[in-house]
Amino acid sequence: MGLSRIRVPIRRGLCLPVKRPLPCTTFLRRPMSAAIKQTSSTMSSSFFDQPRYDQHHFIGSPEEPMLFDFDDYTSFIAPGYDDSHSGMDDMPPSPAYELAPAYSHASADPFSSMGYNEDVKPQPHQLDAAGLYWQSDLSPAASPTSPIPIPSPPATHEFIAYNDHSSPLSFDSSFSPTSLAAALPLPSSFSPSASFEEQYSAVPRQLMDAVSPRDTTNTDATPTPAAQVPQWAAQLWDTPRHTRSSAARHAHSPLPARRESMGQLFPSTSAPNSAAVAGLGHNTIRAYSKRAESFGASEDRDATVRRRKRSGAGVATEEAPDDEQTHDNNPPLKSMLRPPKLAPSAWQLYFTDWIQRQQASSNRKLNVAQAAKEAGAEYASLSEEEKEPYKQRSQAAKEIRERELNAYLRSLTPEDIKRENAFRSAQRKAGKSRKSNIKDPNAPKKPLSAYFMFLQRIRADPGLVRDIFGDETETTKQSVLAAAKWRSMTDDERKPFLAQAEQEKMEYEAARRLYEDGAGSPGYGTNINFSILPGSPAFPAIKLESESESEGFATDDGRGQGSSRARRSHGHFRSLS
DNA sequence: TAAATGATTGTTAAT
DNA sequence: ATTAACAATCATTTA
Repeated sequence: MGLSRIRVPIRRGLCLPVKRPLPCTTFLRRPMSAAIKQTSSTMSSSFFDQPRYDQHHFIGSPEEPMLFDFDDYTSFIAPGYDDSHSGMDDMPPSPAYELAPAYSHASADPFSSMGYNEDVKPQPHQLDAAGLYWQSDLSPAASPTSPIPIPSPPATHEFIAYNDHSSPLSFDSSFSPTSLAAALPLPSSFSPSASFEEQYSAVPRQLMDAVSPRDTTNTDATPTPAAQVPQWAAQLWDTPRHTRSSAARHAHSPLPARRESMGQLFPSTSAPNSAAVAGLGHNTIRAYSKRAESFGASEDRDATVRRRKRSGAGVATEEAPDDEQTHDNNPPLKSMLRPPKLAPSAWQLYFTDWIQRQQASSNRKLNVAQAAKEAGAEYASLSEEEKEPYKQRSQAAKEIRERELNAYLRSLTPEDIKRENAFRSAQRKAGKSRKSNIKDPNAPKKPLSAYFMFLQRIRADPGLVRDIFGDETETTKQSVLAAAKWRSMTDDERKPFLAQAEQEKMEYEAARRLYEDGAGSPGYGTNINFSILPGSPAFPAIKLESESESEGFATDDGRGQGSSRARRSHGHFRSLS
């Protein structure tokens, strides 16, 4: 039984022309596409200075065509495994990259759990959250040459269309990002305005809990066993935030412990909460996948390469291990963040579907590019109605992913964020990345400056928009106009804005101090009030319809609580919770 | 640098 | 190769 795989040539040196001086990551000669899973910021011009057998999805040297195995070949490789024995290099580098039409264990799962019947499903323990094989230890069965055998489905196996929403949640935990979406049919009553829980009542409650720590307090009084908060989640979130936070603050090196937590929270980089999504009561805490581990190792080596390069000559100057991040002057050499992956788009779902259909029904051999081209044309010709199921599932996955991401971000400690931002700043400085710093979602938001309040004021009032912006619709040009107006204003006219800005600045400072003192104590997630815009001789305050007197400031205790109130956005209110 | 805005544009993930 | 999501960009002032 052969592995079914695709050979994907990884092109190097590809760079699209850019008008603006954006950093073209490909200038750095880094292979693009799926070969790279980590942030572009870790790249360096020394990338090809030495063979890299460690890079995720990198099999063989950069000079060889890459094998992109649907089964994620690298997941078989234990750290340090000598790839030359894998048998993969027996394959001559051939331009005839092919999609093996035959079913094999490898072709079964990567295309989500939707396309094969229960009989051939890999066992949960053999799959990581992305539906990739891994084992907790390096048994012979985990060798690249002897993948875990999974019986092939009969040739007559009937393809189950994606829009077949039959009992998707009955699948096991073999979830890939794609199957995550596949597992989430939309109730017929789907409506964008419905609440998440209304829409996804079929989604196991534990998912909701898992991604929403504070919701644990609201869990049903009599949850079904399957709906109970996973133990790990309870452990994680029942602990008062400030405890973890301060622990992290005082820990010599908070990250390893932190990462362990995240390993539980998001067992794999690919499909966090997969067990929750699957609706299975996986109470056991699973360490994060081999994949993630080897990934981390590769990053370390990456960093080593960079460091050597930077330290000048080719002499291998021995230095302390990377993870020794004790010197605060040295920003982290790599990002420690493992946010949940993107949800599959409608197109991706379709493509996955399409590939599987091909495999099931014909012996045609296609490379990925051809397949994408063909499927792309078909997808384009689909009617809106035909696309709808895909779109809905993508949307469902997106919403879940968004919650995962929020939960993930909220779970980061200020130290984590500081560290990441130090890394990003360093990357920016080195011209390797333009990623802006991430902001602590738990921290109070910076208040608007007086001028920005003025901008808000204009935008909220159609009359002012007309007066000041005229017919200009481009925000950037509006900025210019507004700035001109601002400069032309008298102190008196500005005064209300300045006053309001001053006030909010004070509130912000208080909130910030509070946060920095003990982020996490009850009262976490402080919001400050932005909603009352000052009156001005030229710009009298406008009363906002949804703003009632009773909703006034509740910041009398100085804790900044109670002002989690409506805030203007796009001319209406967006509530912050 | 981030705070708001939203059209535009470049980049990346996913298969 | 294709698609769409994502992220940066722009303009502005203030801290």
